Amino acid sequence: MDVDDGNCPQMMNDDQEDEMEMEELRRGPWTVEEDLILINYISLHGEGRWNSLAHLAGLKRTGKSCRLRWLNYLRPDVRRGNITLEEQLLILELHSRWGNRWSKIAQYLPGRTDNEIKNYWRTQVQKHAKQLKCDVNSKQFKDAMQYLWMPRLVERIQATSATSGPTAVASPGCSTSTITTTTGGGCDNNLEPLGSSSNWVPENPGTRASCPISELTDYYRLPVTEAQDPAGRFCSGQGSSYQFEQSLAAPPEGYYSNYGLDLQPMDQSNNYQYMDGGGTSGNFWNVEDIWYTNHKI
DNA sequence: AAGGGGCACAACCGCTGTTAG
DNA sequence: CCTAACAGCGGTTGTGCCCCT
Repeated sequence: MDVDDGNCPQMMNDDQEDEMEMEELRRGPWTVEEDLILINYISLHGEGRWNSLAHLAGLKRTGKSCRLRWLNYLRPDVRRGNITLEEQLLILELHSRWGNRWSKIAQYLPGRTDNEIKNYWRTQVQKHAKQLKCDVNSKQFKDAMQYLWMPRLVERIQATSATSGPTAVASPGCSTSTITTTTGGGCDNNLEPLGSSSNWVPENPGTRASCPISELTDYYRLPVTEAQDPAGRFCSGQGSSYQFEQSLAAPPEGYYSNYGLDLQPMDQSNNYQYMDGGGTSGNFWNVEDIWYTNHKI
């Protein structure tokens, strides 16, 4: 139930009219004044009981609207700005496990909201799926994401960290990992965002989990020791029945690679176009990739 | 300079699970 | 145990901005 029905008076006096007016709910963009009211109220009384909060604060908004505004925008720990390469990689990885479980994914991206991640997915990922002329949920696209997109992100992250030092989102205390990975979106995950034994989880409950991005990047850049596919792109075992599962700390020999791609990620003169560093739009796939994806996967 | 298209993001909607009375 | 209210989630839409033609 989103909106209070309010009264339906047959005859109204002035007080009742005022009351009716009070019950009129505002919609649409929040004003600065409304933001301030909400911030001040929450700073004094805390979160919770959103419907009564909205009423007591004098906001002509639904509780849901207040909650959403607070969680997605006004909350002090909300990070704003471009999705970093590391965050992109983590989103892809986690989405391959959990699908559209945005809130769950958001728990691993400190300061990012489910709404933001959802928007990123819709604009960026679905755009690439469209470029490849396949559905985001298709195995074709998932494979392309896993074997083309994610490795390239890793390449870029590695290149970036090599030139500019540690990245903003670190992975403290992640010497080993319990993460397992399965292709094609299937997932037996050992990850729990808060309060589990996973190394992804911060020491102090109540804070958001830091993400083991450095481990992910290590994972995706392991040397190839054996057969890639004829095109030199995928590791052995690639195919409809191909599955792998291993620890991040001890990946299987020959798993990955730069996937055999002749990557020159930082060379601005080459023909590859990557997601740009700021996480904004860009033509990620090159013609060869699209051809390959459509014919081989 | 103007218009159109695409993109990013904020906000709403509807459904479901949870909780309190 | 039942029911209504609430909280949370995922899907969808609306809107403003930017870029290209």
